[in-house]
Amino acid sequence: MENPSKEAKNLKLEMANRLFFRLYQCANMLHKTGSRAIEAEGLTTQQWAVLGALSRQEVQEGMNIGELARYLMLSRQNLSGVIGRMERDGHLHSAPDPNDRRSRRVRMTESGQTVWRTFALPKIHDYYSQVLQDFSLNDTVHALHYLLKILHNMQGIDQPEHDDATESMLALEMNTENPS
Amino acid sequence: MENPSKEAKNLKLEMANRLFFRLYQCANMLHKTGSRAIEAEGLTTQQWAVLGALSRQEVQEGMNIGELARYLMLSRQNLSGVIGRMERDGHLHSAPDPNDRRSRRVRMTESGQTVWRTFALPKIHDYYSQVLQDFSLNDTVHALHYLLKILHNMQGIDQPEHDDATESMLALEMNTENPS
DNA sequence: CGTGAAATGACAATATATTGCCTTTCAACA
DNA sequence: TGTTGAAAGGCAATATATTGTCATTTCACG
Repeated sequence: MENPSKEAKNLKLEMANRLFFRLYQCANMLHKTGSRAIEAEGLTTQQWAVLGALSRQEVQEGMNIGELARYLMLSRQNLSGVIGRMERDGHLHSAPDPNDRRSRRVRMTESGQTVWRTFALPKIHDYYSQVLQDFSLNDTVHALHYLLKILHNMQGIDQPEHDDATESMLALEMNTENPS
Repeated sequence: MENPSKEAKNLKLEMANRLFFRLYQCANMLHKTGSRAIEAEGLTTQQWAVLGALSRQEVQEGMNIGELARYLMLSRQNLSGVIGRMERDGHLHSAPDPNDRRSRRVRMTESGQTVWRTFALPKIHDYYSQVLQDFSLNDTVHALHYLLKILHNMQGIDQPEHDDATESMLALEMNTENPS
């Protein structure tokens, strides 16, 4: 206690503890309130993330499960179940990849695109507005920057080898959006 | 597009979209890397959160499931399962509340306290250091502030009536730690 | 003093999430 | 060319997480 550097270390630890506790609560609330925002469409936060990933212009030919798992930072085994339920509900369609017989390319159906664009997106934008109601554009950029830093360091723990495409994408975005 | 206010709104929406995507990824990585950090003790991120809640000085007489669920922002039904598994593993003990026969007070066992203090906490502190390796104290305080704001607004969506103890606790901490 | 609303936790059904193990396929090399 | 290691994804087991429903208990109020 009489050592100032030890006291500083304890303060840092105390703030780290608060930060992680709030991040944990945020994770719980994101899934709870996010799923509620689109429950009328029969979607969940996870399915929202999958539709958001597949609706991008860059992946019009679809994605396979491994790509999607890396993009969303989930396990392939998990995504497999989510995609199965979304195929069952008619939002997705998957077909064998002609170039690689191990792989299946997953893409949105017409119905899935309609649900996403017409019904889900407006509600998601309302949800954004509510949660970020008192955020200035600057606040949003700063908050995003901190999340990117946390994510970058968590990825370092997850996969000690860091020469991967996602990693460099993250580093790029971190530089682009550095608020300082 | 030619309307400048519409363009500003699109920019805000684009940044909100990135923020929520990264928050979603952070939630996934928190559970993945956090659980891995303490898997040697047979714990998960959720059990870590429960032990952290019960190890506080303020709740030495224990907590009931409803209190714990509100504190961690999870459903009672969910906590019920987690606590059952932790009782099975000998970390927790629950006994009927003599003051309220509906309720059970949950507290840590001796073994649970040993596992928490001796084995889990050092690894959790290492985990904090790794994830926040390039965060200054100021960075940590700012990031915490943004999470608290997001959490506050998500709580407003979750429970439109806001005269609750958790709510005011959150508001207090938000004022205390306002970085501006 | 009774009555009804609210709190508390149990049970069930469903959707995420993880690791571990397995088969199939591909790619690269001796 | 054949083997071998890595990548893709399925199956199983387990742990979270939600809502919905139910029985019991408490408490506030007439």
